[in-house]
Amino acid sequence: MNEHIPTPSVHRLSAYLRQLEVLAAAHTDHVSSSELAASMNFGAATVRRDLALFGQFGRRGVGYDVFELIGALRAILGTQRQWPVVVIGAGELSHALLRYNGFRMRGFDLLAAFDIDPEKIGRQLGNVTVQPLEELEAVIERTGARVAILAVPAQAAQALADRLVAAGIEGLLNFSTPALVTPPGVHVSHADITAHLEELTFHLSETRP
Amino acid sequence: MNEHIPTPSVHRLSAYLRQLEVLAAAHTDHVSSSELAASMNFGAATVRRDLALFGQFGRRGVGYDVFELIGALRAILGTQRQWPVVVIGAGELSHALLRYNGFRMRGFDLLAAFDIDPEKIGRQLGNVTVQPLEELEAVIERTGARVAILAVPAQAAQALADRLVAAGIEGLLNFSTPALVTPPGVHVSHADITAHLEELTFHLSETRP
DNA sequence: GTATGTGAAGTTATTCACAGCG
DNA sequence: CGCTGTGAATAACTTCACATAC
Repeated sequence: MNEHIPTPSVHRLSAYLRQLEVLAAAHTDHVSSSELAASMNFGAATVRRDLALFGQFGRRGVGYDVFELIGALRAILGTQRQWPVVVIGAGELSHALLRYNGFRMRGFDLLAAFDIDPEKIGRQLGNVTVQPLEELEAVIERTGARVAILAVPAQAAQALADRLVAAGIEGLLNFSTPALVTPPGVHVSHADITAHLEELTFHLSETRP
Repeated sequence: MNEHIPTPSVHRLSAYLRQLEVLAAAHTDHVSSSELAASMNFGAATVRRDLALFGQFGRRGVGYDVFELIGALRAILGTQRQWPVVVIGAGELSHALLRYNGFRMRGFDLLAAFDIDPEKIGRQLGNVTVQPLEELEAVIERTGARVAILAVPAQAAQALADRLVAAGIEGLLNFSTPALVTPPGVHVSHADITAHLEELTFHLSETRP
């Protein structure tokens, strides 16, 4: 199977899963590639090709079973199990992430938050209490967390990334600076909300400056 | 100039800008394409090619002037001016966005927030007071906002998107369901934090399930 | 009839490699 | 001499179009 999966395909798999969750909530039990594609910005062939990278999930003449496909996508993305995740930095964004319930039901358990600021340590964010950074390694060890969310100021990011990697973290969701160097085998996904806004204004400026 | 710009290039421009902001804060005045590329995950040729799409910003044998390039990128992305932005939904995420100071200095003025929940109306989030949805059209009209952030539950998203478009919004940063239909000419950028985590676990599952 | 899965074709984006310039 | 800017080559991704299965 997995010869090599294009990154855009992986991102679309998440979009399919999100949309299937909505369909499931609305008790829709079947969906065709064109229905799934229509509401998003890609073609039906792209949907079929993406899924075909991992196997055969549809029935010809019918389409895809919503629940079956949700299960298949979770298996592909690895989220049928629950992943322990640590959050570094206890700012506003971390606050929002820790209070969001959607992660748990999608396979992510944000079970600890850390900060260097004594002012923030001890605060309750959602279900977790902010801990001092000193505890980081012990918590990662104890929980077996392989994924971390890095939401700290740019100047602190690289040192903390190094520390996380040293502690065994292999996947890093990075809300800090885009320049983050990690050893091979460590995966980094860079999230930048400003970049999304800039994408919009880029296009808006093209048409009317 | 702008024949057609690849979407991946637009996203990278934002990444360059973020990194240049860091360099500027550290009083670095020059940077070469390879230095800029090294810290991120793309090659030097990609950096040069992306910039060359818009003009000639570097000096051969020297590299790019950090401040000049920041200015050029802002001009390209349209963020030398300030953009009024309205936020729809006053949940935790909106809370975090409205309290984040980085937007203002990057050209985005989150100047109003709306919710349908009477419980939330009147609350102070950062600099803005949550307003009832009824005010939406008037505020968009008054402020001239062309960009909106949609952070509401999936089932409410499409109706609100329609309403925003009717009120004159042309750029939509969408934190809700990926299935959002908008008329041509309206740009949608879909942000999904769960998708970033899934990207990580996808790769982690490949190597060690 | 209808919708999948997939070779083949087409399109788009990245990388190479070097001429050109400071 | 170093680094940009860019044609040319390569690689990656998407779309077409249809045989195949239900």
